[in-house]
Amino acid sequence: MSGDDPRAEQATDDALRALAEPRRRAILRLVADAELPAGQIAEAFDVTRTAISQHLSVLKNAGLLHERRDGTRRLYRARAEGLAGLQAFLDQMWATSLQTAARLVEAERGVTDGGHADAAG
Amino acid sequence: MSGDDPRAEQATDDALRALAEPRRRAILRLVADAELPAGQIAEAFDVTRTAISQHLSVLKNAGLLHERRDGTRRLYRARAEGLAGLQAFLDQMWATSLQTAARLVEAERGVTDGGHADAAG
DNA sequence: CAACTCCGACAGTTGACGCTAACGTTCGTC
DNA sequence: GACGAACGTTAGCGTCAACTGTCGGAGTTG
Repeated sequence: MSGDDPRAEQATDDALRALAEPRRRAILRLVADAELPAGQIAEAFDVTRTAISQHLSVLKNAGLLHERRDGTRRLYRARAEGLAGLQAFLDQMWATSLQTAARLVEAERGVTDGGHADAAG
Repeated sequence: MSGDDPRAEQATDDALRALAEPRRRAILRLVADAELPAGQIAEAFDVTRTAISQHLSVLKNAGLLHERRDGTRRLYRARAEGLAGLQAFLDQMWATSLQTAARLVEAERGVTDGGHADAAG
């Protein structure tokens, strides 16, 4: 896959930065179980509704939140699609890191045993 | 359920906050492919070695980096284990969000069609 | 021991982020 | 049309993190 896409990198950055805040993660967990209006979400925390509104904006801008209008209220729920890019990023990093670790361990063991390590640039 | 462990939450928070910075993600990608000394890592960016050193400290403190001494140099490589908690967190969120979305869609369709919703709540 | 290299630690500055308070907008009701 | 409710938006403030420059420690070399 084209892992050099700046679009995907930007999306991953947004999602990661949004998830880096504990409050936002809590909000996301809250709306992952059920659809809730902004007021009810705000009542679950000890901060003002404004702060929650901003957090909701960040999450929505990061593609992690889905908004639905219902009269004066706006219902929010988590958007699983927003986590796909992040999971792909983590998966790729995980695989590469494991491969590198195994390769380095083998190379070091080769050096320690006999010292015929190749491609030790 | 072991999902309420504050230890895991703290580890996830540290890893997430560390990965939220694009520079640190680039560093992690760099050392995911091969083991590199701090100087070589610093030369790959347009910032001072001090900044890179601090980034390395953050990554190491978050459990995402592995340090190995080699004379005056210190080789760094990515640590795949540090990403395990994060992947678990994302996986759980993903599953919950998908289930909730499907449930809500079914409920709404039931209301729209005829209104014989069987109280899936 | 002295000189050089590589690297981390400390203090200071600047930009970004989160929180609060006041206001504007949209929708529902009388 | 007027009033109230729910929510987002803007401006201001405080705080945290990233970046820079300088210094000190650890290790190799002569």
